[in-house]
Amino acid sequence: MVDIAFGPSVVVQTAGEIKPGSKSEQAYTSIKARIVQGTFSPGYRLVLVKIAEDLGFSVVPVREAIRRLEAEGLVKFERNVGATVSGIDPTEYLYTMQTLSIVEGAATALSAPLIDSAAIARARAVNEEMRECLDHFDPVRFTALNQDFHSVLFEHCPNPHILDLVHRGWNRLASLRSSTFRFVPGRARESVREHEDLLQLIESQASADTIEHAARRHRAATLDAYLAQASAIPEPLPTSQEEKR
Amino acid sequence: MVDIAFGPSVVVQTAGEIKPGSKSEQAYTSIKARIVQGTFSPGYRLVLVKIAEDLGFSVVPVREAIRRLEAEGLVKFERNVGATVSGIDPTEYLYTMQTLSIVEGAATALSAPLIDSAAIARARAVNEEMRECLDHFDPVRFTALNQDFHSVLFEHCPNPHILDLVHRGWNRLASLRSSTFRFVPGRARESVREHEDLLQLIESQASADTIEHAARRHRAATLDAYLAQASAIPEPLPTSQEEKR
DNA sequence: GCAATACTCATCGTATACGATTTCGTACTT
DNA sequence: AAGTACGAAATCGTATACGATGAGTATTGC
Repeated sequence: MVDIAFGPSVVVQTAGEIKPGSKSEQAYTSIKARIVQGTFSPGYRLVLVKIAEDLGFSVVPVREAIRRLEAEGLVKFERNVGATVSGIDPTEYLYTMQTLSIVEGAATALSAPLIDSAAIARARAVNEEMRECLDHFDPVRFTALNQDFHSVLFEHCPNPHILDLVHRGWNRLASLRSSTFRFVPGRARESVREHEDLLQLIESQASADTIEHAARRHRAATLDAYLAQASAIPEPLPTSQEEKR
Repeated sequence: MVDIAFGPSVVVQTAGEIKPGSKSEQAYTSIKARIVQGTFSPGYRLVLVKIAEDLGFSVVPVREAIRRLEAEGLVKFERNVGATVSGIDPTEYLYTMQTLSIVEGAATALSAPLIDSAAIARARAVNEEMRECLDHFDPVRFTALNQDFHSVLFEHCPNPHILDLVHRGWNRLASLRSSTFRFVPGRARESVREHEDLLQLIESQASADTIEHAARRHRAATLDAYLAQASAIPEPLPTSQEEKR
């Protein structure tokens, strides 16, 4: 596993304690972790008092935490009704993936000129790990490695806002994936190949447009694979840059 | 002025009362409005107690509101220190504009196939109003009309997440503009022309790529104009899709 | 038996109070 | 005179308590 400097709102993987911080902070990371890991799956009812006594806190910090999660789109908070983990709707998955494809594409294109050969080597190492992972397939591990791969590329992304949007997308996606939406068989292998293609584009200093398009397609292809297998969605909205060809 | 269904987090323009809602809600909209309008300019220190007694509320709803604003990037909230309106840094303006150019581009491309002739007519009417506005130039009014114009285009945007990102960008931008960053002379006139170009692209059912690129350039050009006049920024980062031509 | 109304309970919303932390000013020392 | 240490004020952080609101349930009338 490559050592990566994660952004502020990246997926929480170590549930252990790092530092106390404020209780509001703790509540935030704790609840977020459970949502992302799937302990609180979409539709789960988050009752303030229950969570509060579960964590040993009062309700006020928990409220704050939930408000923050609401702003990130992970939960829905209705007045006098309560909070529920959002994203039962299949269209949520679609929108999240579509948005993610756009911001990841932009982030990759912005980062590409700043990626040095050492970083490319590290990214390639992660991708090889993913390739090895294909045989004994573990979705959780694969997803983690996938995020590692892209995190390496985004290491020197000049625009922190874009990066933040990527991280939010990843969190939402993790929340959705852990419950309803499953990996499409065979897609993982394609993904590894596309990663290699992407690295070569970056190495060859391809135009920003080319890289952006490739990165965007990389994510969009996963969505397409899902749409192709799951006909549960009534009328699939056009994934961007799709209908023209 | 065209009647537009604004999204949930769009710039607040009428400071009047709409409905009581929760006090947390009121505090949120109230503080947000002041930030966007420039009453609280970047760097302004938001003291919980002062705001609370100013609004006649307690501190708890105010805390919540500030947390939400923090999640939107409008304020920075440090533990045991307090909240300040974010965005004094010129790079903030750059990043915000860059991000906005990306999400607006995507939103326009996604919306384009769904825009009917009636909507185009309305957008054109707004643009004509902007043209008339050029003589007796009023930045506030011009910005409002500009948002109206794009809002018409985004009316049937299929992806609410993208739309949300656009609105957040607008809010951040308003916060920044009202203080440090001024309009670049002559840019407004170009903007009106680009709007017309954009409408013609949509009418002629140009490819999604073409429309996305045009919409992105539309925003990026404003950033370029700013960078060209203000040499305050040490080394301007490349705006996406820039360096290749 | 069904529907409409009233009631109760779970849960959220906010105020107040107090403890914790930081910051700033002041005095003392070198 | 400059730096440091101490202390007080300002501000944030959280707990507790109570009021408000909506949902679910029982009850009563038809």
